[in-house]
Amino acid sequence: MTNRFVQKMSGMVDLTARDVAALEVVTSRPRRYAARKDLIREGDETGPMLVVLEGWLCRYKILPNGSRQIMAFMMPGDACDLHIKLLAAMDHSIQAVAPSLVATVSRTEMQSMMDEHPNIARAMYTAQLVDEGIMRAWIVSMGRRSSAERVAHLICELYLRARNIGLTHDGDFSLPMSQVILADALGMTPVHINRVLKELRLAGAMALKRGSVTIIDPVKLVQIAGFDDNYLHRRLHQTD
Amino acid sequence: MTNRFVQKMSGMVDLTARDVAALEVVTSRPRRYAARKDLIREGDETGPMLVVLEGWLCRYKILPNGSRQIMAFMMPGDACDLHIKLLAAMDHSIQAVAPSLVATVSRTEMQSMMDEHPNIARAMYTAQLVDEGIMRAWIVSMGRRSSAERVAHLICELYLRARNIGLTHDGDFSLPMSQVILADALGMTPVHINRVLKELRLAGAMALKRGSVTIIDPVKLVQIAGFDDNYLHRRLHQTD
DNA sequence: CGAAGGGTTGATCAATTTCAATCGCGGTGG
DNA sequence: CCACCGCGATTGAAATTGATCAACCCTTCG
Repeated sequence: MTNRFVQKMSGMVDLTARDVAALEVVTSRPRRYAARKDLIREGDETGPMLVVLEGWLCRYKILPNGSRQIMAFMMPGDACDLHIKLLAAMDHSIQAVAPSLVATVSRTEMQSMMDEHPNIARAMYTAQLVDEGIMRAWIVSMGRRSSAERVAHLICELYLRARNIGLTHDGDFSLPMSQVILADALGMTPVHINRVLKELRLAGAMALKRGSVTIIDPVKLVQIAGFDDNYLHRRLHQTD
Repeated sequence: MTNRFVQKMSGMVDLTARDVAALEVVTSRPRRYAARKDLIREGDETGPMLVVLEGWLCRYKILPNGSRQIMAFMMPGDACDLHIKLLAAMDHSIQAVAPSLVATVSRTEMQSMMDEHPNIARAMYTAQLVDEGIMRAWIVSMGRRSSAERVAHLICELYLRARNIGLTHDGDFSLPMSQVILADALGMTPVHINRVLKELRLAGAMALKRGSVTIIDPVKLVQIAGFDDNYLHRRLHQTD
């Protein structure tokens, strides 16, 4: 079984065999979580860094009025909260969207790995910058895109991220995401998501079935979304 | 003149006199920028780290249809793009909202300062985590808050951030922000912002005049916003 | 079999945008 | 000095988007 963390990191920088071995050691004791299981809740003390090996997680927050907003999806290979121990308490929760396999890496483990493996440190910082770019793109989507554009844009993002780690097959990829989750991520109601999905399906752009997404016409989808992949930074700076 | 960068950093960790001196050296050659001046544009090569000493900056992006979305405000003491050099090109622009004084710190300067001053490194990482928390809060606002809540929430955030660095006087603080800027930040139209501001003014919560904000009734404003300041992480983890 | 979670649809309601017009102020050229 | 210009603020009316309310269906699962 491929280690997606290694795969993602090595897509960003050149890793030596020793680097790869270190990454493998540090993710060698993962734990399984069922879908809908919270890994950490708002208000909890900050803990170790999480590395997703299989499945999907999300960051989310529940508002006083009961509505939920998802702020990020984490897919295999993604790590979260590199320096999180510097803060006292979590300001949001993290939940498994699908059944997931997640390794935890303590701060000291992480620190010593990054001290000994500058390539890994560089890759981690790069990954964090890309994640920030993704957050900014979400802000742009929520602020200035229509509902259909938002849905299309998110699917484009998730598709490219999935493709980077080899989770896609032609236009298809497995995305165990309900319409409710999509609504919580995009700040819309499930009812409206449903109508938008219908519209995108009828337009021949994409279709979401239980557990998987099919991109019918990539060009059309990208065009609807106004998607420009430069914020995912597939091209990075060469070594200093 | 107080160095706001030093002030902000020392609010996060205990700094020695040597740490403070290093921060002062590194920000000793700032440059002035007029309001509306772009410091860096989308597509540009990534450059040095920026440190705001006076004024206000924003990160923004223009969409193909011409609309603009602001993704963050930077105020005195804020630094941006710690590891930015790892990426090839900027995925957004940075502009001065008001006349500003900004220092640039090259990556090597930054690196050696952080190597020699672990306190500073810790403070930088903490600041970055807080900035990420702010971005997540924006996503929540845009997704799940009504327009009045959004405006109130942003003002609460900016007020607290301004207060942290001593820029407030009672309920007042200087905020050279037009209604158009507010609209671009909150994903609304200027017309609607205008109506919401009127509503908040009539409700006796806050008032925005050319160049400054008055918080008339803090309790009411916080309550309208559903504001909870824990995401700004005023309380941090004690040293390891 | 019954309940729960997801998905789908129609009708109506509310929030926000769009369009259009007006006002005031500060700066500038004549 | 003053008319004029441009930007920002303000307001009303109409149009549009998306939310809400209310059913109903289907599949899965205990």
